Amino acid sequence: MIKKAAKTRLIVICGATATGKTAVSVEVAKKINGEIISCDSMQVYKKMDIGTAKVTKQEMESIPHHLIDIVSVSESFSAAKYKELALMAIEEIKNKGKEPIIVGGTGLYLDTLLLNANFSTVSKDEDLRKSLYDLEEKNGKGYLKKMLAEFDPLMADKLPENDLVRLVRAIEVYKLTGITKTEQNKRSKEIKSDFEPIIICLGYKNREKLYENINKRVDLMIENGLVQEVESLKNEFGENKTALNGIGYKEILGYLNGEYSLNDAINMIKQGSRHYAKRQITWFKRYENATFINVDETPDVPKATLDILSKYGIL
RNA sequence: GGGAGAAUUCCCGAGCGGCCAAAGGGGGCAGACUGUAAAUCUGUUGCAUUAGCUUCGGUGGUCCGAAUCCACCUUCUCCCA
Repeated sequence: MIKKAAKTRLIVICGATATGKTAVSVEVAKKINGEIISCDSMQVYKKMDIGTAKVTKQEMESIPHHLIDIVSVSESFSAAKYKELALMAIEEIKNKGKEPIIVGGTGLYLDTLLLNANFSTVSKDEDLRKSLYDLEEKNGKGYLKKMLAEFDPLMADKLPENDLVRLVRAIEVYKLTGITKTEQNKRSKEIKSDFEPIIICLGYKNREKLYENINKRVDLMIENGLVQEVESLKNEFGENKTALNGIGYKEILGYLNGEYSLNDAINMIKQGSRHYAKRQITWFKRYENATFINVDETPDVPKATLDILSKYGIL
């Protein structure tokens, strides 16, 4: 296969939670002299191991993994930060003459690399955000949407009045930079990516099987001590950190606070994980030039993955 | 054994004579997504997809007309024994 030489090829293994990305990626890395760059918004946090199903030392089989355990729960992280660090890691691995492999399920972070999303230069402004939320609260539903419409009608039009997260960010960007969110997005899209990704997406043909798998995995997390993990994070960092908003963490926190039983918490985690997987599937479906592997009907997934890679001239 | 009540669409749960294929929530399905993303938000959900057809435990009634009223049957819950 002939590639455009101008772009750098980049191997990506993505897929919903519980599809076996970790194991496959390690196998592949061993075969192609690769190193793994995680693309997971929760595994970046230290001490969040069980609930994020983080790769263990043994599972790594001495394949280097990047962007795991890089920030404390007390720090804030972002897609923009991820992009920056991932680019550095890619560079570093390439310089060693090895093959970087992006592995993970956080769609936004992936896009950040693959589309070269160029985020607004402004980071979040907590005070501004809080005051905007207060305004909506005081003046009623739709207030922020109307406010945004005054200077960025295009964006306001796209966002439902309930999508406060995006409404607030759109207003924030404008207030802090004088540039409209619409304009900001447009500029970002004009910059093309330097990468030519080879995307392999793992999934299940049979959705029920995926869901069963997720359920089992949650039970295993509990057996492995999720409750204790959350408890110690709570003691160390308090419970209002963004990181502890992750699935498995927020539910256990509720249980620890006596809001409901452990069993209820477990069911909530399963439910939340299934919903999450569904969202991931929706996201990855958009990757039109990705190759999809149905894990539940492929006997040897690592081999199937390598076969695909060899078609692209790797190996 | 006697008494009171309940059975609604995948689940929970409104409806209590027409405006009901039936509120609302959950779940399912589908979608969005550019510095919180494991977050946040949207649509859809009896079948046929026009007309129309079949639903509200079962059977039979009343009525122009019933998920809603009556009778009996079945199952369940609660109370007194």
